[in-house]
Amino acid sequence: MSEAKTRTTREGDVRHEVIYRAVSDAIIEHRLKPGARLREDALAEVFGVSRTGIRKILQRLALEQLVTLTPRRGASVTRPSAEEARDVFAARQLIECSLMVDAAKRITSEDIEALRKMAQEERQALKSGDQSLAIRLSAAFHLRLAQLAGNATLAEFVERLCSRSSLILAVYGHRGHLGCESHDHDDLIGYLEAGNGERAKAFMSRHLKAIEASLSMVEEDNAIPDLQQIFASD
Amino acid sequence: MSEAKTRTTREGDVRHEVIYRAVSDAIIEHRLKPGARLREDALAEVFGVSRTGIRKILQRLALEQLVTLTPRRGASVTRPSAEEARDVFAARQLIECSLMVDAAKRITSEDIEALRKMAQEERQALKSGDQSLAIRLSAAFHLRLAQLAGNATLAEFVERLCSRSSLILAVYGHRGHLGCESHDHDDLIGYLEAGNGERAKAFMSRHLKAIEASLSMVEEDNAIPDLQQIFASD
DNA sequence: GGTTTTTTTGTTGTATACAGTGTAGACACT
DNA sequence: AGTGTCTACACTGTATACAACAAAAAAACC
Repeated sequence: MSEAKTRTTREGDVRHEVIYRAVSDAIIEHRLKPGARLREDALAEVFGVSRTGIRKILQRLALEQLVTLTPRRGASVTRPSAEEARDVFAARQLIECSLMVDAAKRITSEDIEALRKMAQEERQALKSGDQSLAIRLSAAFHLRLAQLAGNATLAEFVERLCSRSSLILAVYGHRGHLGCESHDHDDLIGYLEAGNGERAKAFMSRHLKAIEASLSMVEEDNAIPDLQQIFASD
Repeated sequence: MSEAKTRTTREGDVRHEVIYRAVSDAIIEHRLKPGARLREDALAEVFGVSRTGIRKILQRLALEQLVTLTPRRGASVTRPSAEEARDVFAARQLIECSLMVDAAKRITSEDIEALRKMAQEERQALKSGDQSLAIRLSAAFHLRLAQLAGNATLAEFVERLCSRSSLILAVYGHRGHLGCESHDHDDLIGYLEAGNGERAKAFMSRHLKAIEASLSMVEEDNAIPDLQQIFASD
């Protein structure tokens, strides 16, 4: 570590971003399962930084509701409740559908090309069985779509909602049945390309409803924490 | 302060919340003007805590976009651009109007009573010329309204939007012409009490449009570049 | 006199040390 | 055996010290 002191703080900034991404992706891809504890010491050692930096990242993730920060117990990956899942999808239904109208008006040919590429990558991931990657790519697709409408604030909301949706999918989704059907996104691109905003809006609505319907809202069968859930239900 | 060392960390938690509120309110009420620098040292001394706690609060405020955190320059109160203002009001138009329908279905008599009380307080503040307080109460009213719809996620979005709106109003609003007309909120309660969601929705739309229209979207006179322009007047 | 370089100061970024709290294991008692 | 209590450990919360960097001020140079 003797030469490590020459690292500038500017490098430290991007490193924080990298660590944030790493943790965030791990959660979204379900490599870190809901309920998993995230100890500051452990993370600090893994990434070779001090706890200070880790805390900052943990707090950011907590505000995005990807991790839960209980007062003196530390951080753990959030386990979204069924109610939260319902709220999130209701919010997506409202916001994303509405954005399709503006998106159809403003979309350019470059956008279409980029979207098609993303959809293809996603299909590829699905075909090769990489479910984690597919979930993340799907979220990225929806976000990109939302950004087309030109409202940065709403796009940010969609980003948050997509992250949480990924978590929800990882918890309540069936193994063999991923949220987004493989051809759905391509169809959506088609409607947007044709400038048919209303059609895209209706399709997005069905699309989101289909994802939500594919969830099995049964509480996880946690052999051990069964008791906890029963008595911690209020 | 000799026995201050007996303060538990649990007390520290609520203290942080208090400090957060204090800073947040100060920004929302325009006692801290956009562009004002927020030095960690100064805040730490004012509130009697270390910089560590201040940093946490500052980062939270930054994620809520009330303060801007430039890499090595520190924190300052965010100066919302005209574009951001447009985006925020478009988002409010979409979300808050839509929520009125659900709110009308779920509202109870206790809710109505609480809302009337809030509206009255707001009118009082307006009458007594306390513009800062009125802005904050107005935001609280809109938030309370959003919470009625029963979607915690969307309510949280509305909270964020209202905070930012307060900031926008503080920057672009005219002095004598506050955003919310005094009787608007009472009218809205009436529609909700009657269970007329569609009417409430339409009224909310007009209400928000009126607020936005009352803004003067002239770009602020940036003191520093002003000089350059003045002396480059050859 | 104006411009560039150097120094100084002020402020944030990071790490580490310490204090306080939650948790679990051991031991004693019923 | 089962339960209550005590003690040791693990972890987080907070403060402080130090290092890095940016801006402003001063000095030197043209």
